[in-house]
Amino acid sequence: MKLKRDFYNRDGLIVAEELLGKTLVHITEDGITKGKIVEVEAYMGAVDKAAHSYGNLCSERTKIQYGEGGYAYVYLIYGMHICMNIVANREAIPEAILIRALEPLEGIELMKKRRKTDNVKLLCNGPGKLSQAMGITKDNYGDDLCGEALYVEEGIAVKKKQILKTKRINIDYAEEARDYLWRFTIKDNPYVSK
DNA sequence: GTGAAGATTAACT
DNA sequence: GTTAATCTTCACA
Repeated sequence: MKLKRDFYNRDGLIVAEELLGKTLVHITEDGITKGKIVEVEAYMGAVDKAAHSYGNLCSERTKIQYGEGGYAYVYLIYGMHICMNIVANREAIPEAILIRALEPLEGIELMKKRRKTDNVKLLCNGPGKLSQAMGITKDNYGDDLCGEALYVEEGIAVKKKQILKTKRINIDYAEEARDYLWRFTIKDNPYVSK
């Protein structure tokens, strides 16, 4: 069951938490890949110094966040890695959820081929890695997650007790925003990044 | 047009 | 724990 627009048109922190346990699906010419979302981070543009859209900055890169929720925000980081985000909330509110780790479910052989490794635990345990394993590129920027090729479907229910809230990673430059508990993970899942 | 920095990863010591 | 790889995006001139 594919998630509808209503799911994404809510507060970014709610969307982030509820995305845990859902399944990310990407259908390409090479085949289908699916992964359970086990780790995410929320980036809340208006108040978040770590966000690209901090202070409601609207640029060529961030403008997709100003539309309604349910679109893909994809960007290149450090010149060599792709990160995939899901835009949340309504028009004019720039919020995005960074997908940090997946548990591979389908198309594992295809993921191994793309990642050039046979270790399943290393296929998707980081933002750059899962993008490579899922075949996501800059061309997916702005893709509609209510469309046919790239979307999120209903997964297993995650109990509140299984959700861990921690500080985000690799944003030391963001001053007080470093301490916000906006990283959500599924407790004890072996596929969460290190 | 030029320059600095980064929501990471893998390979080091 | 530290560092190189590597290039788009953004700010400023």
